[in-house]
Amino acid sequence: MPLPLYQQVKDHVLTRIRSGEWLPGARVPSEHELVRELNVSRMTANRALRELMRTGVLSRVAGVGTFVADFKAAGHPLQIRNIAEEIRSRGHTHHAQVISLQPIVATREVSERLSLSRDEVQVFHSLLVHFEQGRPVQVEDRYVNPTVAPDYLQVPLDRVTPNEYLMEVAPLQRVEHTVRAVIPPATIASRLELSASEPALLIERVTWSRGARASYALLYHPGSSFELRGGFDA
Amino acid sequence: MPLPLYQQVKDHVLTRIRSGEWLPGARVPSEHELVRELNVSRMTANRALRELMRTGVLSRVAGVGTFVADFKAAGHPLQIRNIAEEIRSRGHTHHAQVISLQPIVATREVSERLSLSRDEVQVFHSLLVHFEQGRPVQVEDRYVNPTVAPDYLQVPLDRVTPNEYLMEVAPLQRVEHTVRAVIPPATIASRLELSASEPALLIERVTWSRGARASYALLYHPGSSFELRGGFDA
DNA sequence: AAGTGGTCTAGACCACTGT
DNA sequence: CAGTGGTCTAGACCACTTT
Repeated sequence: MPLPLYQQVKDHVLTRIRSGEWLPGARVPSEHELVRELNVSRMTANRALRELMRTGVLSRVAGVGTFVADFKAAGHPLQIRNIAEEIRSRGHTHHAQVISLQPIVATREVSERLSLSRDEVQVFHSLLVHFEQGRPVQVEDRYVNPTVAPDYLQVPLDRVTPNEYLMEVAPLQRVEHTVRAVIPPATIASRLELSASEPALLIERVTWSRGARASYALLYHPGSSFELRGGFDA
Repeated sequence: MPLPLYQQVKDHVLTRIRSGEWLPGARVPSEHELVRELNVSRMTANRALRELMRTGVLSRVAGVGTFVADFKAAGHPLQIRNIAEEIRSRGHTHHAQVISLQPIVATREVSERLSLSRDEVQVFHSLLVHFEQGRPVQVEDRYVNPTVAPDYLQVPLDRVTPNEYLMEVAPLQRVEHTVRAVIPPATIASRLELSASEPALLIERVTWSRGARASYALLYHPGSSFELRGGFDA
């Protein structure tokens, strides 16, 4: 089952933009041209270009044409990066403690987040604590789709973070996160050296790779000492 | 020149969600039903519903139907500058309550955030509560640089949000955010209808305009029902 | 079997910009 | 004028879930 046609058209355009073949400001083929070049209907070409405009990749002017947008609003407003890299970029030491790494039977919650059918109930689970300058800054509770990373249980997670490993074996295609303020469960709180009723910042993250959901992670940070930063320049 | 048909269909749906006629979880007319009821083609109905799904207003399941999305599927306050617009785009009602609007003498903290020299100690302060479907979703504690917006105290903030006004008089140049989990001060907690020790998500935001710092805002959201969402597609 | 959303086509009319 | 994007239609086929 191939990708939808409009998605193939989007990929066709994105590939040429990413390769540098079409630079910002360059003209993109018109809908009629795409119809001829790719053998799709105009509605399909229109949907592809319209969606790329909506996400800021292209800019269109009726009566004129379609153009590669300038990259200014590039950065994701909510920058959530690899924690190890982020800590090191601040000039601090990072180390990780592996609490557990094993196959488990997925709970319904996990199964839903990873969109697993009822038979593929086995997933890989890892629980890590990340330290910055010796202080705990993140508890990482992660569920990995075995189909995407079959060798996950053999990875030395104290040396290579789950994120780094997954990025290597499975090209990152899509990320979704939600951020909330919560009072963490006691088991998590103690790992973060938080007293009861101290809040934590919880980042829930789902990643996609090769069209499938690759992993689901719950990232807990002490509310008092952890900040998420973002912003942009116009 | 009437609105495009697909936009009219979107409005038709949004109106019924806003009025409470269609509650979260309720079934929305199928594409075929909209075709019959509104005399549009199925592609037009499809586009309307698809776009409402992308913005999180509806959720669709192939083979089953289209439904009003759950209430708390919150938006992207880090990406969008205007909470009122954000709430309305989800098909919900917004209103704001102005608690206070007056000049104050800047504390050292505020003065630092706005990079004011020692003589410019006077700043404008506003305190608002934003409501979504009648429930408080944000307490906005804002400090405005009088040099940038000298008429701020005359603005009807219940009709025009501070953000909307500032965007109008002072072109937005730069934004910086930090996000933390906190236990809010009691005065804030009560405005959000939170009990003691319930966590809140605190967004601190500084904006720049014409090279100067324009405003400093503390945005508190209930941790239990508010989510920050982000992500990207590769 | 009937209904749903997901996609796709081959046309069409329009307002607009550039030459 | 020919070209562009913006919209719209009336069909169509498919995979899927519900009855």
